[in-house]
Amino acid sequence: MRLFLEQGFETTTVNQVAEAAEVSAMTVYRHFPTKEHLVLSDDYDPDILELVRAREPGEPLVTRIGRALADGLSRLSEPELDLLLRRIRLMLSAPALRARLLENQHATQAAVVEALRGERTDPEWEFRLRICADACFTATTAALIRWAETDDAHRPGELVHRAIDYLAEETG
Amino acid sequence: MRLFLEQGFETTTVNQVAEAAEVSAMTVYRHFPTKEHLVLSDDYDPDILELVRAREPGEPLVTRIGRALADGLSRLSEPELDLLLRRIRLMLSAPALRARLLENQHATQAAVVEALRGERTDPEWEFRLRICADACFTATTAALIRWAETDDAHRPGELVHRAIDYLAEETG
DNA sequence: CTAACATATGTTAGTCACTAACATTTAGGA
DNA sequence: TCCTAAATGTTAGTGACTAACATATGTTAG
Repeated sequence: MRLFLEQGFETTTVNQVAEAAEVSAMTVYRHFPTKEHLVLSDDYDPDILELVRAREPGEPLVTRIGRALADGLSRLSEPELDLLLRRIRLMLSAPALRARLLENQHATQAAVVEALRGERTDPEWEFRLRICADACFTATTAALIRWAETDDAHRPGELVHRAIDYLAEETG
Repeated sequence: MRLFLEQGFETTTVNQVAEAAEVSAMTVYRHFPTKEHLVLSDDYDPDILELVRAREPGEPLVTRIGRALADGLSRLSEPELDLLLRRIRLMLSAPALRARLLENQHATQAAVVEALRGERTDPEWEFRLRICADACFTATTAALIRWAETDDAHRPGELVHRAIDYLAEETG
């Protein structure tokens, strides 16, 4: 992270990272499958799943997933937010990272869909879940990007909250 | 496309593509910035923009963008759908392609946001536009993926239509 | 018809992410 | 202390992509 922030993601080679960590390049690849994973690996998934499960099953899906994501962000501590902010800024700076970010999102989303599938296994319900999870996750991403781009004192959780509201307002 | 479909995307080298096209590898790179662009470049953007602009300005944003996308798909001819289907199947087969697909989407989305910005330039309106465009585009992608995965006789336009409906139903 | 110029293409050599195969070290238990 | 398994290192390679320079090809002016 230090090297990437100092000299940029693309201009930093894996060898440099390896040297800085005092290991060989090969060792880096054994711990992180790609260079992008050095930035992107996190472990928010379990918390997100718990928050989604904890909400009322009767709620509309978008509300349920969206509010869970917003609450999860609101619960992060100041240093956690700092790290998140730096990671997001980095992601925005490199196309390769932006691309992988969305792949990551997809994995978390799959877990959420899995958690909400319940007994219903028909493809139509699966489809509906995917649509709603997609909308919530992209709304969250958009909110985080706005948070990272502006120097406002916005709290990310509140931005996500608002994003979900907009979705409700702009739906016929 | 032929080579990629025959032997897979990752196992086909750019050199092979160049040979098949009877040019040098360098020439390939001058026409397509990356290997992924060989599959991903399309020119649907102008049509999408026109369809979005053509709809009632009074409509909720999700309806407006979502229906425009659904209509655009409904309007494609049989051979165009065939090509689209093959491209989507290919994208689903290679992680690198999946990632870039989302980058592509982002570009089209930016154009839609641009088109709908109008006179309002405040960041809050921009934010709202992004949220809605995101939701519609990911819903479309989910619909296309479902279309490509199942061998049902579903029409993609109709699937997108239904996806947008789900979004409306699951919103509080 | 040709000279001049721009544009498209080819060639070569290089960087860097990533992989495979094998060698070496390190750590922990019998 | 020996043995085994896991972690790390080394080397050599592949393949996407870039930079620099050379060549061809087409286009317009004289």
